[in-house]
Amino acid sequence: MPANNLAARKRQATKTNDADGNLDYGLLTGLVGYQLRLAQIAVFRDFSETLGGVDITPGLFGVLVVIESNPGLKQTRLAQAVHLDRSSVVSIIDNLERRGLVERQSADRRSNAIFLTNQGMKFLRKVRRLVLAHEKRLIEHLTAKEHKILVALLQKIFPDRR
Amino acid sequence: MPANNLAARKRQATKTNDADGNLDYGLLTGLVGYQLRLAQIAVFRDFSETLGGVDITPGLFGVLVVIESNPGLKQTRLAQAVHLDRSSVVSIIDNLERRGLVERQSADRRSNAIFLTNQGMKFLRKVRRLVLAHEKRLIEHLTAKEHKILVALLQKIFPDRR
DNA sequence: TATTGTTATACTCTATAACTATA
DNA sequence: TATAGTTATAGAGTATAACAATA
Repeated sequence: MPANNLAARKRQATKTNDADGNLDYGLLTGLVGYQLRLAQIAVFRDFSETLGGVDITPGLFGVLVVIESNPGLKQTRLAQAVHLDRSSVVSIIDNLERRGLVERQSADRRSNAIFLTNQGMKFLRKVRRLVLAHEKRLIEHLTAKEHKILVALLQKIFPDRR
Repeated sequence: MPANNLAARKRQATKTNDADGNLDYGLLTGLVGYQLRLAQIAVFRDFSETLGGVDITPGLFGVLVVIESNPGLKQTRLAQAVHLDRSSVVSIIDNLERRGLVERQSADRRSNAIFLTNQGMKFLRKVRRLVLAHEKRLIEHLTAKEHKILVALLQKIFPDRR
């Protein structure tokens, strides 16, 4: 039975597909969920380009900033902050500690307080400069007002978290 | 030397960390890049909840809609559309074909035209209803006007792409 | 020669479950 | 008992490189 519709489908295909190869995105274009997805892809690509030489990702950058802004926080708290399982945070801290950017200091004997090392602070200063350049490029087609509105609207999408 | 700063850091820690455990997100709060990341996480969670029983992800949904809207498109074209490598599309189509949702029809002898099967269309109708419910929940704190503005601003972030 | 699809492979990110040592 | 961190493990998602068949 599916074969029966083939001819009809091919007709529709040539009708729907522009000569220049532009595609139809159907209802996707109007979906916030989909536009977020696309924006995220664009952001990630530009981030990688801007931060080219530096071994960092948006996620790791967020972790470093949260540690910087909350020195001594515990791993579990950090996990909540960045929406990860605490087991996932272990390898992230392992990584950052191996690179000399953060350090675990035992708080009790079962929990760790996490701090940026001096090297980590220095690293973060450099990375922050690049991230801000990246951010600037992200919003280069927005006015200051639009930028403000965009951030506010994004925050409205998930009012319970922070 | 890092140990020298420990006491100072701990003092700062108690100062910075609210008693109720609220964290400081530093400059992250104002970054479009970071807010997009958070929004994306929220979207993905709600998507999974809404689509609970159904074996689908935002990415796969996008693929199905693009195929529906452009019946007969080639795999390479599809890859460009959803910003994936053509090798990645192979396993995606393998998956969807195994489930009887799409079919490869040879166009030449080296390229495939991709179509939704009848079952795929039926599946997509069901999924689309759920995705729209999900989308509705996403924007429930936005007015219609805000919604429109948000989509427009998101599109402005990557004017070259689609 | 260039393109299409494919395979083999490997890497990143993340979660789950089970464990240990503490509190 | 409950909690913090850890380990082992597995799965999803993706890319890169090399290849065969075809244009």
